[in-house]
Amino acid sequence: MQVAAGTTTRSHIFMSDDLALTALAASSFSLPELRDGQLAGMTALVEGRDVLAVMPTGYGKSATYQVAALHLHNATGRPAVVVSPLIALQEDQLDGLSEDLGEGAAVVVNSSLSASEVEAAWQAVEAGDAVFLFLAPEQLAKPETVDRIAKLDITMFVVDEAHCVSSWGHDFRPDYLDLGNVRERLGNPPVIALTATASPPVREEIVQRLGMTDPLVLVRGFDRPNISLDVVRHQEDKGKRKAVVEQVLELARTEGLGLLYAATRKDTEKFAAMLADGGLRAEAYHAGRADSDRESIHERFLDDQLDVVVATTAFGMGIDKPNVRFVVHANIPESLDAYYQEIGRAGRDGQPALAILHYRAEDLGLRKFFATHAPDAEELMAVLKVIKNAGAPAPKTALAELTGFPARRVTALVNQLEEAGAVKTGKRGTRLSSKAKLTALVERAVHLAEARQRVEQSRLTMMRGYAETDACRRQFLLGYFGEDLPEPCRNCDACAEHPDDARSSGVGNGTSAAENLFPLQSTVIHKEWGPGLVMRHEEDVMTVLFEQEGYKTLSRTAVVEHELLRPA
DNA sequence: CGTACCACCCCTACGGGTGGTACGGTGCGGTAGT
Repeated sequence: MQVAAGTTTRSHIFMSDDLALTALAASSFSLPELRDGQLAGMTALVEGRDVLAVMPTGYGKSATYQVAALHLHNATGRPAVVVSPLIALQEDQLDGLSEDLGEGAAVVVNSSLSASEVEAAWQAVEAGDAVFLFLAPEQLAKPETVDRIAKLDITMFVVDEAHCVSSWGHDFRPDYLDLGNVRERLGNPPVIALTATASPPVREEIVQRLGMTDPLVLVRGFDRPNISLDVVRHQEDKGKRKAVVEQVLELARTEGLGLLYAATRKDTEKFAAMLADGGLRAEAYHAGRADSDRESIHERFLDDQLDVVVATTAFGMGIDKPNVRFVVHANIPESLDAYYQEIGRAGRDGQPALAILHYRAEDLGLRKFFATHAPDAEELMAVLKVIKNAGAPAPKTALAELTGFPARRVTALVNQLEEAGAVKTGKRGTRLSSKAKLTALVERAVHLAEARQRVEQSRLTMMRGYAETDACRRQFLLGYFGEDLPEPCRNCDACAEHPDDARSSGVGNGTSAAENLFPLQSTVIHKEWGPGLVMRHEEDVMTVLFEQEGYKTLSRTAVVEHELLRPA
């Protein structure tokens, strides 16, 4: 298989990495010009440095690792491993790479393939033919898979949609949290983590979970000024539903096509039916629909054959459609990370687009429910006892058998124990790594789980803060992501209401004593709550993100008068 | 935590209120049975 024009492979050894990578991007990926973030990422990877790339879809995150991996494959014949959360996404990537580099440049290993297809994929990688091996984290839960990859001496470990580590790892897909261990067992190849959104704590968690050391953090293209931001507040559920339907009917008529996000499957069906009654081509999309329906809805939407897709959170990852004109939310999402990800699907062509959130305080209840997973001390103890009694490293399959818990539950529990420093997982299995009493270890794990819950709840509180703020919403949003927007945006409902007002979330009011002492993004320490990061200053209050407690707002006057904080 | 839905009540024919309860999102992998 040909992966690159022969001239580039021969000549690049005489060029600097930058030139070689630029040339390779042009010749093999038809990318005549690289953006600065892309080139910086590629160069770092080629030099063996870890990279965290926070860039919107369409910026060219994938090209960053693809060019670097091809460059290294040309030089060494060794492949790169790409962890990707959805099989559909893996297939899209495979198609793209086949187009650029030829059939066979990338292979996948997942449950949709037959045993012989899987074996063929492995052999293509082992023979040095394939440059990329794609798989889901669940595949890496199998020791034999990790062993087989370890022998490949891979050039890099790519984690795509890396926010899944944080948002799915704790319970939904626990194998995400084990990727750091997997990386270690692969001999610590360089890691590149890619995501379109991640607030500072999520970035921190990705870096920590994947065991990244001194990563190059690239944050690019965060502000999307062409998307207007709007919140509509409601008292009654009935009135909200009516307003949502009327608005989407109107937007579809005046603006073009778009997305409507709802919280439950049933609501997507109801809204889709009402919109269809109103004459729109609308479909409900959620995980309960047949795969074939989901595929056809997706395709028809991309092909402009639908006006609106009414969806749960199931719809979106990997969707790159330029002309989405609006994203309406009928319910508040669980966090600003999720919200920004979802509205980021609007206006990719750079033309004006709308993001509208319909907000009712009662809707927070459902999100609280979804975010509540009380830690189970009894189950933690059961697993811990089995590990202790085993006396030797115990593989996950043995733990599942001995405790009677499903394998994924075991993974989640072991993750929690590992976090608490109670156990350590190596190549042969999990073993006890502390001499403390088992009850004390379980207690520590429970405390950590509770701290995580507090942080999750505080993220919801920040989402609520966005919905309820009177100040510039974009400043609020970007501040949450650690970006400073010096002036109000003039493209949100708050700015529209106070057109001549210089009011804003943190500037323009004359800086106060608190702001001088504790500037944005500086690290502070609170007596009770420990270390934190200053996220936001307003007239009366400042918001600090504490590692253990999550987001807290403090009175600026009290902070100064009672010396509540000190610089770290 | 909030809502939808059901059975039931009230007291005489229908509809409105109440109390209990079930339900709510995201996907991998592998297995059972055609």
